[in-house]
Amino acid sequence: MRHTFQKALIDEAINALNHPTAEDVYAYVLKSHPTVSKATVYRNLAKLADKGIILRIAVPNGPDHFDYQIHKHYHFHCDKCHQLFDVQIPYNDTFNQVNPANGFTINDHSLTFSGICDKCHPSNNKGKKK
Amino acid sequence: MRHTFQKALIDEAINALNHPTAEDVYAYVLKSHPTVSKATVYRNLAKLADKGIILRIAVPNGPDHFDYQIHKHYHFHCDKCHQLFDVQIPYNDTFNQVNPANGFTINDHSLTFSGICDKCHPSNNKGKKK
DNA sequence: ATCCTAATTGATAATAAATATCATTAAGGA
DNA sequence: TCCTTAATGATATTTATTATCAATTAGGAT
Repeated sequence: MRHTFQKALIDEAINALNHPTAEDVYAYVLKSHPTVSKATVYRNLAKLADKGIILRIAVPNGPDHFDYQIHKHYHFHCDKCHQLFDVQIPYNDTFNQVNPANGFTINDHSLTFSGICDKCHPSNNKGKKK
Repeated sequence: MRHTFQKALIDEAINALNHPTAEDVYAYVLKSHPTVSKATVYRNLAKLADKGIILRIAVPNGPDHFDYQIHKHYHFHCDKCHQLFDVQIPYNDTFNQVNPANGFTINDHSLTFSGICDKCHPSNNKGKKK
């Protein structure tokens, strides 16, 4: 994998942003380097995810999100604003020893909680100032 | 929610098929009733999922899948053929008591294993006869 | 330092998945 | 049977992602 400044930028974006989507990364990259192509962003994210360097997180009703994989961890998905948050419970390695059926091999598992985040609670009006 | 024969058909499809995508359901419905619109399929699946009658399952690199929710359970996603399978381990209600952060409310969680299914294992040549 | 070549990129077309629009139809209570 | 409104079919549109391809460039070989 060759080193390009586009890749470095995409790396930077994933670190700077919180569980960004491909479009989030693209928007971030554009701010400093408006000539970088959207295709390059998608391509690099896909390649990094294939290599396991970053994690691709699918959510219902929305585009995939990406996250750095320093250590394996779980997520919370807000059903209202569709943001992702880290959840601080330990990664359960024993799940990967589960035998779903004969001949199946588990490589990993993902545990994602869903509900409403603090900002989206009706009782809360953060970010809802008129 | 009014009862229509289109809804009944979509119900039937979800029961007859194994974790179908919207397109799978559409294809099934078309066989017996070619006049049913794709929009109707998407609309009904979305409504059923919103009501919690069926489950919408997001997978990386693929369209959402749907599944009946007689009881809550977990899934295995084959990274190769992108099929979903049920996993027979008990649903862990205590996960829903996890506190991700102040002001967050968990409604549910999804646990999805990933790896390679029996049919897709290189050592296996089911369905790969030339 | 220069050359070479294959990986990478930018621009854009194409595809896939899902939603929106809107006139028409039909469920089901009055 | 009438009436209201949810639901539908057809289709356009939007969103998300991948494919194409000529031009560029990273980085090892010379």
